[in-house]
Amino acid sequence: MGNRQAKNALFDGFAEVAKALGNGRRVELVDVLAQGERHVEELAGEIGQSVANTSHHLQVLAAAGLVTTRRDGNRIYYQLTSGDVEHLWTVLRSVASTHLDDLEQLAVDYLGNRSRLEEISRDELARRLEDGTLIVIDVRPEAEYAAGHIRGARSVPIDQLSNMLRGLPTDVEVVAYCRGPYCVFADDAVRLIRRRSRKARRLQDGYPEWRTAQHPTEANLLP
Amino acid sequence: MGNRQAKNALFDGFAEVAKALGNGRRVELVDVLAQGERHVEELAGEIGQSVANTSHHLQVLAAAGLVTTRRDGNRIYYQLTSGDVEHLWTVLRSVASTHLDDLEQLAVDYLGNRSRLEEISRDELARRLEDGTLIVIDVRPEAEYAAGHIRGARSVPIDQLSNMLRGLPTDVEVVAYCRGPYCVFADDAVRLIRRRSRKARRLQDGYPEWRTAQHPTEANLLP
DNA sequence: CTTCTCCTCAAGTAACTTCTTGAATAGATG
DNA sequence: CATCTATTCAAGAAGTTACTTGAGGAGAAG
Repeated sequence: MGNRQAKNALFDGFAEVAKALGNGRRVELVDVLAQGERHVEELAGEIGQSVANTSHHLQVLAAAGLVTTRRDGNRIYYQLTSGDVEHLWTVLRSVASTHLDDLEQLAVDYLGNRSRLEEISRDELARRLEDGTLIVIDVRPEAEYAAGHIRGARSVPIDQLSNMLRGLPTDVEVVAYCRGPYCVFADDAVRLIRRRSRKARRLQDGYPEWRTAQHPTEANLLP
Repeated sequence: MGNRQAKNALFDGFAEVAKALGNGRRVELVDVLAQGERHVEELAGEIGQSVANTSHHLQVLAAAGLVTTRRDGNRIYYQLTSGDVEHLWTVLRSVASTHLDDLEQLAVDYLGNRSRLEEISRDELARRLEDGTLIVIDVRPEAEYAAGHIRGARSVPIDQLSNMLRGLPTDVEVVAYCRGPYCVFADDAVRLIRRRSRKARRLQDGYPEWRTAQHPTEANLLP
């Protein structure tokens, strides 16, 4: 057996990256950053932590090479270093959901019962986008919509949904989407819309998966 | 923002899996287990740790759903829960090597200078296997060979290589492989063989990648 | 230059991790 | 049944991590 010390150091190096994802708040940060770049204060709000603590977590992610920064005026914007990082997160998510016994229960506790939420696949939505026979709403925070969204979608952050529904004909079908399979905004939106006796479905997964699947997107078009 | 506590718990769940890979010794265990099942004592030897400590690390991996066990007589064999886990490890490895600045140096410290080690691609090796114009040697520990190896390869653990070379014609080309891109056995083998003025190359990556690429394998055929 | 804003750093505490040692246990073997 | 063996558990020392609070610093704006 070769040089044990050097071997340990190398594998500790790989573990360094895993360790960076080894904290729920940092995983949340990666999930949010997969939607597009954000500045620290916003990120702190998203993960429900102090700015100082959020900054610290971002430093840990940066030290592992998972995020980079860009300054624009007074603000510092964080972004994922590359699509690889997003890919690592989706693989981690999928392994956890397949192999970690407790995860299903945790998901139910957070998301509630999804059995009555109908989904629409990316391919079907892509087809129906052409017809114009449905309305697509992006229920993520506005900053994420601004950073990139499904082409033709309208930004309707979840707290504005009720208002928005008032101006909508009752016979039109709505598709809601948000960050990914474990994002609760779209579920809440679909439940609310269905309670108002309209037809609503949730897009399978979320925006990053739509983008990765090379379906049409656009950015910075506020409604 | 929905239920912060439930959301935290869910993302802590994902982080649980990352945390399980957040230790160099556990990553080594996964790398070894990607070769095939092994029992605790062997695993302890591979990662250079006490049996008790190795057992503890295996419990951590098991709690995250990454490994399962099987009893055979007096021994307990650990294995990766599924190919997904191996996939997660390869993605982690690739992200680390691309994005973690220090990793290159750590790899050089462990593996040495690879610039003079010629590689052979999986596809080329698969083609040349048919001709019989080269010899393929598996320089991993014998237990890993027994658990599965490239079809037609011969088990030559690295400490037996010198002996084995004596009985070999000098004009035959040798291809050596081991566990993966960061495994040092095949490098050492190629260097040693070249010092003896024979032609030798290292297979790109290692056995798990060969198997994943659906090239021919076999098991339990000791030479 | 001064002030303001956004972000990072430092210090401190409580809770976890890793690894060691020695004892305990479950199951196989005789 | 008793014994043996491979593995796990338990307790403790040394180090690390997460989060809080308050101070510090870099750049923008006035």
